[in-house]
Amino acid sequence: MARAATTSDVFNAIAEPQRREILVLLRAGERPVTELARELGMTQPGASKHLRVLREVGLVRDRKAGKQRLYGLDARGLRPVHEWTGGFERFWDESFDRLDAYVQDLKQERQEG
Amino acid sequence: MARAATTSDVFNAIAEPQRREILVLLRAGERPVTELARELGMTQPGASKHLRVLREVGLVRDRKAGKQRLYGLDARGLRPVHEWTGGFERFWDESFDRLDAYVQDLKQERQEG
DNA sequence: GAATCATATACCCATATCGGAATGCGTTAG
DNA sequence: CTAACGCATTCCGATATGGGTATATGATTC
Repeated sequence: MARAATTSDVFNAIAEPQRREILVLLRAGERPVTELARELGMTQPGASKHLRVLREVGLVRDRKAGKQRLYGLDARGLRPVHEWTGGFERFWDESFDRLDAYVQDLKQERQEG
Repeated sequence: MARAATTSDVFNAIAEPQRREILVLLRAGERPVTELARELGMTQPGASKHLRVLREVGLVRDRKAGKQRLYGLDARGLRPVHEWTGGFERFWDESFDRLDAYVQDLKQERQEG
C-alpha cells in the first residue's frame, strides 16, 4: 500500500506546506486561482491542483464570479486537528520534565558504564 | 518530485493515522515496541517503522530498558501544529456565515437561471 | 558461548504523490 | 462567430510511501 491519499483526511491535506500557505492567504478573503498562484510563486496548474485537494477535504469552497472562480476558506475542518493536538497540551511542559529525567538517565548510564 | 518525506515535518509525520494512535497511546506512559504493536494490531516491524518516523521528527523519545526499548512521548512538537490551526479559530464560526451566504448565492442563481 | 528474546533493517510491491508542460473547457468580450 | 481569458485536467517522470516477510542486530540469560 502507498501513503494515504492527500484527500483522505484534513491531516493529509495540510501536510503539504503550499496548501497551508494557501489557507493562510485565504484568511484575508476570497481569491481567484491566478492571484493565489502569483502570490505563492507557483504555476496556475499547481495552484489548481492544491485547491482541488483542499476542496475535496472541505477546507475551501469555490464560487463562480464571472470568468473567475473565487476560492474561500472554510476552516471548520481544521478544528478537529486543533482539538486533537490540544489533547496533548498538558504534555508539552511535562515533556520537558521527562526530557530531564531522560538526560539524568543518560548521565547515570555514563557513570555506571 | 514526490510527496514530502514523512520525516520532513511534524505535519507529515502525524498525517498517518496509525502514528497518531501511537502518540495517543503514549500519553498513558512509556511502552515497549511489541506492546504498542499488539495494542494497535500491527506487526512489530510496522510499529518500529512508525516509531522511527516519530522519533526523527522528535515526537517520541526512546531509552533502553534491559532487553526492551521504551518509547515515550515528547509532545512539544505538536505545539506548532496546535498553534497553526489555532490561527484559524476565529474563522470556524465565520465559516458558517460564509456558507450561508454561499447557499444564498446558489438559490439566487437557481432563481435567475 | 549458545539460545532466546526485543527490536531494527532490508527487500519487495503497488500506489499516489508533486511538479512541469501541454491541452481542454467554459465564459466573456469584441 | 472568433479571440481572449481563467481555470481544470491530462500526461509524464521521479520519488517515497506503507505493508508484508525475512533477516540482521543487540542485549540477556542459561
